[in-house]
Amino acid sequence: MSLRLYDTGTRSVRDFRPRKPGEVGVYLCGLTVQGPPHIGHLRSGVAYDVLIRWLRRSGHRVTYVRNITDIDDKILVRGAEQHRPWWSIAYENERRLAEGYAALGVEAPTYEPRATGHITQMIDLITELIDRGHAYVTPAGDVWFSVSSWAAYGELSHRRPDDMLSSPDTGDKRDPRDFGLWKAHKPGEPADAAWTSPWGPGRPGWHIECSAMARRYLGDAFDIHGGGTDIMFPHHENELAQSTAAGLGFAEYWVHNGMLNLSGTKMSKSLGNILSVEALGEKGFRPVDIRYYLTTAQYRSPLDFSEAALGEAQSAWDRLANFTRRAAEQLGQAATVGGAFHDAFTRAMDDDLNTPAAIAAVHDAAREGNTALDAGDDTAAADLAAAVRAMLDQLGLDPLDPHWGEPADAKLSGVVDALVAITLEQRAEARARKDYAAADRIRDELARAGVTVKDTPRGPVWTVE
RNA sequence: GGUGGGUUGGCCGAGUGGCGAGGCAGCGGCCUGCAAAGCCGUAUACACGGGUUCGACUCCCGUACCCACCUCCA
Repeated sequence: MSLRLYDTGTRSVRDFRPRKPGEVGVYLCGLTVQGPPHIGHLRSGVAYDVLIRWLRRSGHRVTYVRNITDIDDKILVRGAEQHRPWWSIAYENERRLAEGYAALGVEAPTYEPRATGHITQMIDLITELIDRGHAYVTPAGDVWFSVSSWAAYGELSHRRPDDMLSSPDTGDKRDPRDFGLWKAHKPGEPADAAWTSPWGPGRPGWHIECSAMARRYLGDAFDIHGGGTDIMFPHHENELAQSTAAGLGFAEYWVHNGMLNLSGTKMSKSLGNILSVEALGEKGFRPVDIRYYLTTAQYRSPLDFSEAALGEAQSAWDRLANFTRRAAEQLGQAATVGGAFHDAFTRAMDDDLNTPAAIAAVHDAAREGNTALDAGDDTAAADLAAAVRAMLDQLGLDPLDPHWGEPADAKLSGVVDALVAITLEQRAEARARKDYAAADRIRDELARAGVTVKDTPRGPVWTVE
């Protein structure tokens, strides 16, 4: 068994075979940093994080590139609106995006190139397209990709050129469907938003950025290209056309993640229906709750966000976390994360990253583990706890990972440990003489201080809220 | 209008031509001084109408509704 992936290029699930055995190149269209990220953007980050982790687990060396588009019309508009440099807006939002990824445990890519750092590579690629007759320069200094020059145009999105009306770019182009590769600097635009080129000062179009950056870091051909379904057309279609028209092999597999919807429609800034990690945090949802929630749906499915659904995810993850903590307490030591995956988990992950089924396998293991703990079967419980931790860790959801814990002050927690221990001794004495009123009073007072006490067959355990 | 995807029980969300994933919530039990946690059991389902089949939620046709893209967008 090995990974099978749904490939948009062929509209089918295919066995994943890297071009070079053991090595995988992945390019993901990151964000245009025109505004702060919302959890829809982060869904994409988590989905590909799960893919990358699984590829690595499966023994591949992965080069993972996720770009930042830090120059575009909207960023320039924001800069003008806020009377500040356009690039400061890009930087600010890039930083907030990084914080969002980090909060959800999304690992850093191998390379995270900014578009503005790769103008040279873009100019090179545009020059090749002009030389090959697939692009042309207008007197205004714009460069356009000639859609009619490339017969395969539309192969990815399955659109026939006749059905396409026009690209949004306006200007002196020969065919309304042609899209911009290079946009000449216009009066009124910031001077530092233009770069010199053979066609005069200007800036790149969105699509050429990704083609150039993918080539720079992954070579002329690579394995997987990812992004949201919303940018399959025109963005990915245009990337594919440019790169292949320039003679590059480009991507073998196209992976598209589904949208995160809110109130039935796509979460997007222009609709005002966006939610951030911070906003959800104010409502009591932890980052791990969000990551778990995003993982409970298969990455291609549209996912309808609701606080109720997120709350259910929170409860479900707590159940798994309870088991791993309980096992650690009862067995005297935390299970390692080196446990073996259960077959159902591996099969689910190999099946186009069926994370809901994979999580179901984890829940099954947790139930067995709880049963083993109840039965006092420490050997079985330890194995199951190790397996649960390992599988959750694979998904970036290990409950005992310090990443998800409260930042603890070691000195202070030592004091708390001692104080709670003394208090619980008093409660145990009260229980021993069947003075339950006193025992409950102690428990209530601890609860008010944020310490939850639970009695187990092996004595009380406590957690801090 | 074009191109894709979807419609599963109170909720979220997998999946398969014939044994009702998993979770959340509910109900009943076990355990516990109580509580919590845990375990066991349990009801409610595959949008609608046809067709194929011994048998369809699963395949085919049609209808309705929803979503995405066709404008910047993960």
